[in-house]
Amino acid sequence: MTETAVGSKSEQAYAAVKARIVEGTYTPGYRLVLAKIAEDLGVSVVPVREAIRRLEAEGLVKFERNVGATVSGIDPTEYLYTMQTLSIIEGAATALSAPLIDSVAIARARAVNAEMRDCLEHFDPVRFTALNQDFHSVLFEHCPNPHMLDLVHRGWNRLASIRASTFRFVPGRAQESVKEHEALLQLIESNADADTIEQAARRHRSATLDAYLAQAKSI
Amino acid sequence: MTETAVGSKSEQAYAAVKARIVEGTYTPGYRLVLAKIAEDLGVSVVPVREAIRRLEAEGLVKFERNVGATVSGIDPTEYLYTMQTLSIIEGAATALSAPLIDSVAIARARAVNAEMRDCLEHFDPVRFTALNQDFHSVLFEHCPNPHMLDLVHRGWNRLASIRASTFRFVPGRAQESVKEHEALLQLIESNADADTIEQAARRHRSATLDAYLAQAKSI
DNA sequence: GAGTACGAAATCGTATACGATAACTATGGC
DNA sequence: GCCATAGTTATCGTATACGATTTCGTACTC
Repeated sequence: MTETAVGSKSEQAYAAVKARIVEGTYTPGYRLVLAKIAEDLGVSVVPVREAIRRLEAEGLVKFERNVGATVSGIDPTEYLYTMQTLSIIEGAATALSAPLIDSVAIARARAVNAEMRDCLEHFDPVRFTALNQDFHSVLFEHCPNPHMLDLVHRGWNRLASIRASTFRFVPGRAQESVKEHEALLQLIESNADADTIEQAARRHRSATLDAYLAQAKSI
Repeated sequence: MTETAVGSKSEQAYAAVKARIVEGTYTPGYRLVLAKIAEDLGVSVVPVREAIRRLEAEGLVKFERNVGATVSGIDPTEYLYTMQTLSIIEGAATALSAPLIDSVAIARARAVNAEMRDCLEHFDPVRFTALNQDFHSVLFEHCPNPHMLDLVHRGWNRLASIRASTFRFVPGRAQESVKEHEALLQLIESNADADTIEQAARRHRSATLDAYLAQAKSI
């Protein structure tokens, strides 16, 4: 979405494989055979190889010498690491964005959050997840530090491949989440100081992580 | 240093080019011609190309289609972005590490800091910088989250290429820095809570950034 | 029947080759 | 003397080819 899909074949391969991972066509553990992907995309193996390496650098695939590439795993430990890191960076990005968020964006976020509430009533976890991403995007999209923003996006991409294959509602957590969203919006509207916003955003994510881990442990 | 130097030629090229950038042989803006590097290393262009792309993903080089690769720039804006992000991640990593740092490591860090003080007296900025990295490594090396640790290392690498070509003491800042190091160690020794340590570590970095920017503006 | 060793197939890793694109240079017109 | 344009060179981008490594299956031995 944010990437230039066309251009070099390498870019093309990168975008195509990434999309398949993020949307869940290639599930974790899936074996990425260079020659096969190359044939599918109608290109040779060299650009595919390059694309795979880029995805490796982003943590979406694991590449083993003389063995091949597989879509990165989803074990709870990995999820913990990613979420913990993301909570910290996203918290900071949100705090940096906050002063730059105008009332139009706030209204948009509030509308998204209302839709999320609907999803809870109609039990639509897939849409809920998509909206959740939209909501948070509004919060951090004005972050003036592009590096930080890039890291946030990478984190979301990693989580996307996880969610696409394992998502389910953690009991009660989604309801909490929607409430916390509203609280966050009010903090931003009232021009709360950066530390307060950062802590709130971070705790919001950490709570989701804790809920997931508690459930993962109980299975 | 932390990378497997040998193995595939791609790895080899990656390590070689990275080393040259970090140590300052290839200064920012330096034009990386694939064929030339390939010849220097005695390999073909394909693995070199792959290495360059990996370095691009880490932000050490910039790659323009049909134009070529150059070592990433060092303008104050870029420095700001990197340092700001690093201060946040490193602060968190240090806080997570703190409970795991034993007295031996503390003593080691204190010795390093003493040496840094010496460097100030004998005016040895190069060594000072190297020791500074050592000091901080002790603080965050026990971070239990490998993703976070990886991001910290990447940040340091980016800064290394900057420092190697532009380093000079910011008046008074280095002295401040050494004092803050000692304060950090005392916080860790006294088992201060995670938030306190995180804030202190972050402010320590931010102060360095501010000092640099103030100087950069005045030139 | 289980384990080991050998061989075949699959896949990766890299070199070479050639087409495509952009930067540079020189030449001609004004 | 300066600008525009065509031709040249340098460099990148990708396809193809082949050697290297691993993995899997099969046969042989104990």
